[in-house]
Amino acid sequence: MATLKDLSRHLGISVTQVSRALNDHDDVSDDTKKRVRKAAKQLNYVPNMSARKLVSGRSGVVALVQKNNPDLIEDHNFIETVTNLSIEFSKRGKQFVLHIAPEDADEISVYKRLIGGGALDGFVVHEPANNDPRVEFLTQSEVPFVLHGRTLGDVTYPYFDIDNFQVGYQLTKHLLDLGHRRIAFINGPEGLTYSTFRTQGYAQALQEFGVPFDPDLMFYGRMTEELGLVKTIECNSLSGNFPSAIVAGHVRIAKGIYQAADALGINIPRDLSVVSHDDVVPKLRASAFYPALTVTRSPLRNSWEPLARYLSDFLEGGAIDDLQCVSSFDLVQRHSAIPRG
Amino acid sequence: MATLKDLSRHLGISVTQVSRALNDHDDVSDDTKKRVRKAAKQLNYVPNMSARKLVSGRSGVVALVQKNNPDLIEDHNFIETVTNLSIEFSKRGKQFVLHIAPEDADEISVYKRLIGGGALDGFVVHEPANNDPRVEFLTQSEVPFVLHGRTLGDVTYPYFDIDNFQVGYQLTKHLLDLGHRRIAFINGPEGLTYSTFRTQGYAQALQEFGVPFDPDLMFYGRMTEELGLVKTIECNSLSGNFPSAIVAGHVRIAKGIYQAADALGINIPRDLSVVSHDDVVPKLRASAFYPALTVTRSPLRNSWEPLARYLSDFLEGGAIDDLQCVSSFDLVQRHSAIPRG
DNA sequence: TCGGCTTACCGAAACGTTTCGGAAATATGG
DNA sequence: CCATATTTCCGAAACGTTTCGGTAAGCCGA
Repeated sequence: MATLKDLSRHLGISVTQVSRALNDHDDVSDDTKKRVRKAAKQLNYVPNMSARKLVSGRSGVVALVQKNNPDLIEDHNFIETVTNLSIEFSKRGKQFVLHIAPEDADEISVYKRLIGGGALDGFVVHEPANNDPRVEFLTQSEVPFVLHGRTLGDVTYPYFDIDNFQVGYQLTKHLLDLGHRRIAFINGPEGLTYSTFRTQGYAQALQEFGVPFDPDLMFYGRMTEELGLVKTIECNSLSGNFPSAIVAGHVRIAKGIYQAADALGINIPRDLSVVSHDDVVPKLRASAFYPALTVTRSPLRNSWEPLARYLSDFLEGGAIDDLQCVSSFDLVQRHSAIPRG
Repeated sequence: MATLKDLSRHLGISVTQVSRALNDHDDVSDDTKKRVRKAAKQLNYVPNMSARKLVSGRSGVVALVQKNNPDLIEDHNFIETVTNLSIEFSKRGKQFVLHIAPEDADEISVYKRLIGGGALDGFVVHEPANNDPRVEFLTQSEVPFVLHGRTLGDVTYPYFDIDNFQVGYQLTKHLLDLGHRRIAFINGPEGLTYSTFRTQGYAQALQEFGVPFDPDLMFYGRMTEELGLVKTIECNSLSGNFPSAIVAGHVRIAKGIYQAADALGINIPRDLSVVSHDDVVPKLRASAFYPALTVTRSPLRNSWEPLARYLSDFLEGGAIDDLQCVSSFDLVQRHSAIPRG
């Protein structure tokens, strides 16, 4: 493994100049730069990351910490996130570490250990809660991170998010415009920011139409088919007052709703309109539902590149203002929601 | 961020002694060790990995390189491997990097780049081919790695594997003992070592019973339901000479066979006996098949700990002989294979 | 001719750790 | 009480890189 010293000896110039030449500093002549670069290639020189890190404070490795849970393996969203972040960071010459913490671990102390070693430059944090302790900790520790999503309150960090208030608002408003008044919402897990924002959008739309918010029609839970299935059935046993429309927080939930409707002999869209948010995950195409599902469409895949870029830029000293984005989405009308008959 | 120097100052002893105390060397008094450790905890000292690596040549990070492919996200075996290796390495104080290479990348050059930077101590390699170029490259580059599986020929590296020859042999022999003579084998991908070994076991069992090897009954492919389904149906169109039994390389393949049998009006086990190898993956329990599936049972999960341990030990200079294991398995007889009627 | 500016270079220090060789202090044996 | 082990400690060097401050040479205009 060739070092700077080897190059220096080989070329007959100082280590300093070799270093500066390779890093393209401006007080080394073009001629020297060329010679150095050629020799570097020739001697197969690769900079030693540890040495660089020791003096610069940067290691070039970023991490995502995830608590383990029994369903993690089947969580396609998570797997896609990891796979694609890995690719994006690779493109930027960074290492992406996936750190799975044991199920019973204290996440904060995991972060503490990781940053203590000085081996990590920053983190990607995802699925934030309204007041997320991780965000709080990393912020006050001044550890760089990028958030997939947002927290409530002041946002003083790089993030990439979609407008979840608008997701809730527009899906609900679409149903209201179609004449529906009794609208259930099967949301994501309670306490997560995106769920909260969506609920707020839902409530706002209802309010604009003078429809009272009915807690009996509001459901939270992990975004699975089961959730859609059981909550729809629960709706049905609601003293004969079945909603005429349901908003689903995820296509998978919508799928459960379809199953329940099938089982209960309820026809979509005749007896029940369904709309959903759509992350556009593989093997679960909203357009392939029968009837095809009306959705707010915002591909998860659009987030990988910005997340990697924001964190990378932030580590290079980029200004936070340039590293925040609330992405928009499309409302795609298909055949699962029709005017109330 | 406290350093050794801070501790040294705080305790009034030399940096050397602090270092040696923390690393439990034997020329520092027990009393001093205790004091140092206490102070380290108190000042929240965490060793700087880069500095350590710079002098020791070790970074404490290991990686698994995986080429991306469209099905990767749904490959539960892969996801489980990654998740659990991450946990196991964390337990050993190591970082586990998942490096997803673009689909069209040259894997060897990815390895080259990664080891060049000196940021990686070693690799976990999985799903080896008979003569795997990665294994060849890493071996001759003297880069430490552990293999999940084996290659053909001389094996001069740490590995954890199961006895795939015996898997093929025992499944086939079980069927032969039951009187079956026309036995198909729907194996894994051709060219992978485990597929090759299983084929050899299958062939050996047939030979011992004087049954000729029929290439028309041997199938290779990715271990999916689809494979089991289409190959079974292909069998059926085999000039009216349907096999009386099938060996499946994976429970998922067996599932496809069951589907095909269902579609073709073939009764398992009356008209067709089925046996399979079982990795014991979640949500795909062989005992929950109807009829319950007879399998060679060897939980994938038994491999995580040894893999992580072998690589860690190898990095510490452990002898290769102690870091190789061919694990055994159980033949679990259920109701999917019966004497030939 | 002189001061000042630019260009191209260099030595030395620093980052935090491990380790080598040696040294002081204490114990052991006669 | 001296010689010799043993225990416990320490200074200094090393790992490979970046960067700070300085310097020598060449050029310019005044």
